[in-house]
Amino acid sequence: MTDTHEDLTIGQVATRTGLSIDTLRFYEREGILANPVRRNSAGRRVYAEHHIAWLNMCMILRGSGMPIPAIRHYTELARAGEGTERERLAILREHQSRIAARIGRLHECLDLIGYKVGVYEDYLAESEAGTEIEAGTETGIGIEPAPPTP
Amino acid sequence: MTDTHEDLTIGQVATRTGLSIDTLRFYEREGILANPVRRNSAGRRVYAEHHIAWLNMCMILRGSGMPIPAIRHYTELARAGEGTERERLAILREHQSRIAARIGRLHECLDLIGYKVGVYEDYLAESEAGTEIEAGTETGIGIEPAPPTP
DNA sequence: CTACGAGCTGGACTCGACTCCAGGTCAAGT
DNA sequence: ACTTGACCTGGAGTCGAGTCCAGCTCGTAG
Repeated sequence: MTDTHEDLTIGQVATRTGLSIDTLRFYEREGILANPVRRNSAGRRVYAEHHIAWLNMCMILRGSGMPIPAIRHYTELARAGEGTERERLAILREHQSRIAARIGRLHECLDLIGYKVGVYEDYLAESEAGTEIEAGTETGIGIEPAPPTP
Repeated sequence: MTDTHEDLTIGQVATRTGLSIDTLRFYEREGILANPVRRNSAGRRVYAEHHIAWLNMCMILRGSGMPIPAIRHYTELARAGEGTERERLAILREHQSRIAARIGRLHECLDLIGYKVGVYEDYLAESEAGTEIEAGTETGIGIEPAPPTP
């Protein structure tokens, strides 16, 4: 069997994943670890490499905005094993498209803000060049974002 | 003056911005409206077009992850008027790069998930083609995400 | 032996961003 | 005169995702 015989303490897992110890316990309670965390004789958690791998996956999902209940669902399917692959794939695909949509929206925001930045730059360049902007002139700076066309 | 003489009720602003009435009041309390909302004789809020414009900007900032305190700060600068343009520009530029970073991270996630999707697709394609995958074979599906290289 | 550091548990707390509610006001319609 | 519907206020509640804490247990090092 694949026995990369190296048990990990929760502290080690924390430093290796970047998650806090509290978060690791929290995730376990939330049931988003595919297979259970063993305990040693003293009742302490004993992790293995595959936990790290799984946690990395979870971090990717979380980091891309998947809520914990959804991750739990995915995890449950993974735990159930054979026969759930289709549904797992569907979940990932859906999440993929949500991320894509998110990225799209962020790009829109970026464009708008980029426009606004341009307005400010122009304004500052001009006022710097001595061209005093007379009061009352609509610079588009005060209030409106005045988007390009959307 | 630019007097698009059309007063708006909070309800109209809500439908036009897509924000809820509660959220509009909340935003006002939070001080993220550049200029004050007038009240009519009955104490009701009277908005104008520029409020809509400003709210659109706020929605862009919120939607791209700027927290309310930061928006408040930006708003305060805008309210202060002349002389704060440089700082406002700086804020927008910083936010721009945070969005860019965010997009970058999302792309990474997308890649990893795309990889995982590929793994599942291959697996399903094979098992569909009758190639029964024998138990114990490491498909990379159960637990690991097994990223391409990173 | 005892002090220390790392873990354990259950439960409370925080934070951000809303969202909801009770109880009240007002203007217009029937 | 009354009912509606839209709005008002102050304050409480919710939700998601952690984060923190008190009080306890180990195993080891001095």
